[in-house]
Amino acid sequence: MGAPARHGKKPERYEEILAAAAQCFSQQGFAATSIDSVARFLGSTKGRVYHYFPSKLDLFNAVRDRGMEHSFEAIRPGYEAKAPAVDRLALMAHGQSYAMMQHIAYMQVLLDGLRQRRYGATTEFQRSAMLRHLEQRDAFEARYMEVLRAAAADGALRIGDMRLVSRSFLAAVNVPVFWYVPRADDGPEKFARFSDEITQFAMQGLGVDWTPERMQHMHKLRELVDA
Amino acid sequence: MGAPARHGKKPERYEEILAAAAQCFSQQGFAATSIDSVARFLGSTKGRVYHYFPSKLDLFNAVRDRGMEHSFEAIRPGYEAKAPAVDRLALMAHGQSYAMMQHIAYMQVLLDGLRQRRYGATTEFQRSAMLRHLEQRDAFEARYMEVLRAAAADGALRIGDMRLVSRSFLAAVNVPVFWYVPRADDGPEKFARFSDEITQFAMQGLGVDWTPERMQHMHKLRELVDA
DNA sequence: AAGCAAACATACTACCGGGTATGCTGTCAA
DNA sequence: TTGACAGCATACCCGGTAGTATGTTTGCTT
Repeated sequence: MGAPARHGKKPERYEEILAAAAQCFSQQGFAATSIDSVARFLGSTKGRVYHYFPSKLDLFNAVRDRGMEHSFEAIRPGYEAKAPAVDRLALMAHGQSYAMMQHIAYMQVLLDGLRQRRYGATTEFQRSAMLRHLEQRDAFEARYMEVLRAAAADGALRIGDMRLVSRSFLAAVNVPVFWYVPRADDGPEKFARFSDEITQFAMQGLGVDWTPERMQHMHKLRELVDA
Repeated sequence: MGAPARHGKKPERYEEILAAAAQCFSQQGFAATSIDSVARFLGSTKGRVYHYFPSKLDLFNAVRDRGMEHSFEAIRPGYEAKAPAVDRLALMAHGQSYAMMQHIAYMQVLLDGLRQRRYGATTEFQRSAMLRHLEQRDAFEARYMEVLRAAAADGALRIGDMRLVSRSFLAAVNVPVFWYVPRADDGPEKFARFSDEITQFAMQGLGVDWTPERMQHMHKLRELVDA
């Protein structure tokens, strides 16, 4: 079942295929992407792909899972930081919008997958994979909700409809998914600049007066967490 | 070529098919939606669909165009209002987020279509339709940019990267696309409540202190424009 | 009532794409 | 050296789908 475990020798191949699939799925969507096109992207044939992944859906799920891992990893520094909830929230937002550009293909697939409503046609096994993913998504949102609630409890911000505001916040943070196209000369500086701007918008959206000083403070906090 | 014009007698059929297609495309995406499934949705067969639309792509484009029309119509009251730019902007945001829920299926298709990158495989005719749509999208964004710039000129808000901020604003306004699922008992009150919340988030994101009084004022302005 | 076209339904074709079965080649252990 | 298996490529099968060709019915005109 678990394809990756058995191929201890050549995990690079696995990664290559995963990356190629992320590219194809993100550009054309699940249905429009053929296994052949993924193989062509790699300069190989179906045989290779099917050697590492049992089916198209498994390949897609692997890409999606990878995207999820990137997401969780992106917000972890902020989530685990010992700091006021508002600052943790900003750090989470910054990390996620940054990761959004860094792993754009995986993230686009991730968002795509969420809008897929599959019913009867899918087998029970496929449904379980879908449910597992939805659970992960909920867990992810729950982390935001948790820190949001804490910030509200601190009196740092006022919130009307919790669910609605948290989703607006998340959407604002995810925004690079829609317009970001990777360039060869893109680097950490550009990502950081964009993430700053996005973080500012999102925090202000919550009603927080997010001054340049607080942004600075957040970046210092990040350095502390990294070390 | 223009299918709708020739069927002056039975435009309801045309609309039925369009609505059914919007449902299917929004739930399953372009590639995964078959003409047969659209027909089944209508309780008919392919013959009916192909009688009104020359091809699947034409049907899709028709749905997308309709979504565009809804979008332009939604922001028109705000765009054309004689009022300070900030208030016009808020009215545009409110109108669009409202329309987002009102015409959810069309809007989801609209957003989907924007992420489709088709290259070589498509014919020249199809490419032209794509380009036309991209132009419309640019024109739409341009209206927001125009009012945003005017508001900034008024000193009502400060903006860093114009393009980035306008896109964050738009994303915040489009947010219902991701989570809104229509219920039978949904009505104007619910839409308005949600739109209020979204508008508040978006305006605050720009750095505007969007008080309840200003929101009230905006609604009064809306009534004036409607009359 | 007769003719004709709109408004479909049905039957069929051609092709594409997921999945599989099979074949080929290098490598490594015994 | 010789299996044996990973790591693919190639060839093939078959279900699903866009598009078409051909009925068939309904309504409207003359």
